[in-house]
Amino acid sequence: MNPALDAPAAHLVQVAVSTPAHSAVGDLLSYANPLPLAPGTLVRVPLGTREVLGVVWDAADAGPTLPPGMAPRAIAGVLPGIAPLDAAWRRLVAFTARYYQRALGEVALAALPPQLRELTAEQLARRLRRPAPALPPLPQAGEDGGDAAVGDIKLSADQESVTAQINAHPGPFLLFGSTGSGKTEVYLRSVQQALAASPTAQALVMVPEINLTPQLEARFRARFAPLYGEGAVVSLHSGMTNPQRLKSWLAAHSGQARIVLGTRMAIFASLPGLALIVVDEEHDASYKQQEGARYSARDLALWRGRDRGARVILGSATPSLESWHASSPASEGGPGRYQRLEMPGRIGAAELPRLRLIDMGQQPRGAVFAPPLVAAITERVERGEQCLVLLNRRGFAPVLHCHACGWKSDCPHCSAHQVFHKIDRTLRCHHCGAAQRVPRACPGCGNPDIAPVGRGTEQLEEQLQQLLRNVITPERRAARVARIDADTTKAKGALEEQLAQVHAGAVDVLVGTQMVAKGHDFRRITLVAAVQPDGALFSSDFRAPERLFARRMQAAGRAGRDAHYLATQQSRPELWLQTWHPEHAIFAALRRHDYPAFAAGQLTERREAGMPPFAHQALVRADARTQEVAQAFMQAAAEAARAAQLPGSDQVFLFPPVPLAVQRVANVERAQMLLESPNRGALQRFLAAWQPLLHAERSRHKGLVRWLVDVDPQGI
DNA sequence: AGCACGCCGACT
DNA sequence: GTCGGCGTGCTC
Repeated sequence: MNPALDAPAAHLVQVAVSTPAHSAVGDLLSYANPLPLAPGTLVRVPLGTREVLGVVWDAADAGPTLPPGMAPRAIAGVLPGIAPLDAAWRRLVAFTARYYQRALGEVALAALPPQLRELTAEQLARRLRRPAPALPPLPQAGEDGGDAAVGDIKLSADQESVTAQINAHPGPFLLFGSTGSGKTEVYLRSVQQALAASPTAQALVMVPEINLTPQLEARFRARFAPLYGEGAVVSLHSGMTNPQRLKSWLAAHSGQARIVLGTRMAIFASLPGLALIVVDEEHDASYKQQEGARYSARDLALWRGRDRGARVILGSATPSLESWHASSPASEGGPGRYQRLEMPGRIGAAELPRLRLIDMGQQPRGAVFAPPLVAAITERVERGEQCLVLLNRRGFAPVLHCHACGWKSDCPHCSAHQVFHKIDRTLRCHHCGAAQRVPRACPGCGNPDIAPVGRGTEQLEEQLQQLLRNVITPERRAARVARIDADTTKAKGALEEQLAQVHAGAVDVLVGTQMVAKGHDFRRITLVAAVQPDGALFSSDFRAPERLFARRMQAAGRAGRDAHYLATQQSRPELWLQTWHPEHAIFAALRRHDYPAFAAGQLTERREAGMPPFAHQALVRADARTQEVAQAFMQAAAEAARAAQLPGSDQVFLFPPVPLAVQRVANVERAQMLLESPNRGALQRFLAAWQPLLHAERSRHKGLVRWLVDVDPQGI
């Protein structure tokens, strides 16, 4: 009799599994295995009637162990061929879960490629054995992507100096450089240096939008594939298929990929050799995840860099006020936590666009386009230059209105209007997706004369076509107007195709939403116009001015990026803004392209008002069948917190619950409650202690659909 | 979150 | 007689 064979599975192993956010089940579950397993090992474990993926976690992190009298179940198997996730990755996941108030297992499993959950051991083994499939054809680098061999590229003086400073200091860095100043080249150099320093070094480069990854990948591939091979550069974003994502993830995890490019989700890539993280357009709201664990990939990049000793470069032409403040030098009384690096000039002496402000109070009533703007567009089209007209509203008009009875095209399920899409004669709710055909007559009173109110991109396109119908380009053809927004780019590859049309010069005036203002290089565009920019001017959201400024600067950045092209043209690049409030202070700063002055003003206001970055916020949101239930839930939770004298509560201020701006979506009422504290730690302690009270409160409120905590919310 | 179990209405 | 509605409860 062999005692070793008879012995029960002797080792208790702590495993993180995807338990629901606020379930009673603990973060880590105990399983039995004949042998101890290294932390980070991927395993399949039984959970209830299912078998799920889990990550072996450090025993030291285990909270309460198995409930008394409960026998552990056995681990079903170890995922073969995948090295355990390293301690740095586990620390990142654990921090994220703690900071954003989510279950550890939920964050850990969400951070892994979805396909790992689905594949059986045999499928996975086959996947790992399979030789690397032929790579897709190299995407064409953008028009500016003339990425020759490294040595051939001459850096500007700004780029030289900034690159040298990145080498000489540990960071983190805030690279403050206007559009067209050549930030990407600085990223390329920094990555190159980081990779050259060690054969196992890896770099992570993040951009805010999926749309921006192809051109980024093209540039990085052109630069680094010759040095490290085609497999050295991989992408990670949600636009990829699950098999593609798994492939990239495995390449990063194994160290075979040296550079990972991606959107916010890439922050959780397993990168055992991580030496550098770049966060491009760091101010962009897309870095904040808006479901599940509501993490900020930018903030996690800073944490991960510090934890790992990796350099972090945040880049922006209009940094977030948080980053700007953090990088204000100690010599000026700032915190000096990040090192600020400035690249003021555009490459090749390309000029920054001039601001042309149109006072709509002085224009003919009801005009969509002020006559001087139409004249300016006409002039440029006649010279063969391109114009870009931006409006952040899809469809033809945001609402239909009956003047006889006052009926409006309200969405039956949401507290919002249904948007009129003329192109297919539909009314569509942009919140819940409900769509219907446009009624022939007013549903309220039968009046056949129902009118669109306000304008969207479809209408701008139509009006411009009308206004420019007699305009002839130098090639002696009629002016062409095209529109790019979420409606025209639904099909896969549609955006690329439409952008190619613009680049090819087949379009003279491009109408679009903010999506075309982000990152895409348009060489021949010399005029950008935002025709209805006042929306955010008097918004109740304290971040609205910051976003408005960033958007306008971004818009301006689309005009006149190409010095060579400009040199051949008569016009200098211009940004036209139509406004009813030309006296607003934001325009003075925009006119001078003076982000530092704008930021200084905003930071003064924020400091006086005790708002971020001088205070820390969290939001509790509740969705319920009625607004009363949603608010009552939070009210009760707030009272429970007060009664319990939670840790940190003396430094945390709870505002009363209020309805969201769009109060009802898809027949669910939404409310939120703001928490504010001058002390991040106090807020964290409070939230952690509050979690069980919130959870307990849930069952007492019938009609509550869901609730969640959003730490460092993006908008309030 | 899944996924069971559990107890009441219109159909092969 | 069953299929199926979603209410409640559990998962090492």
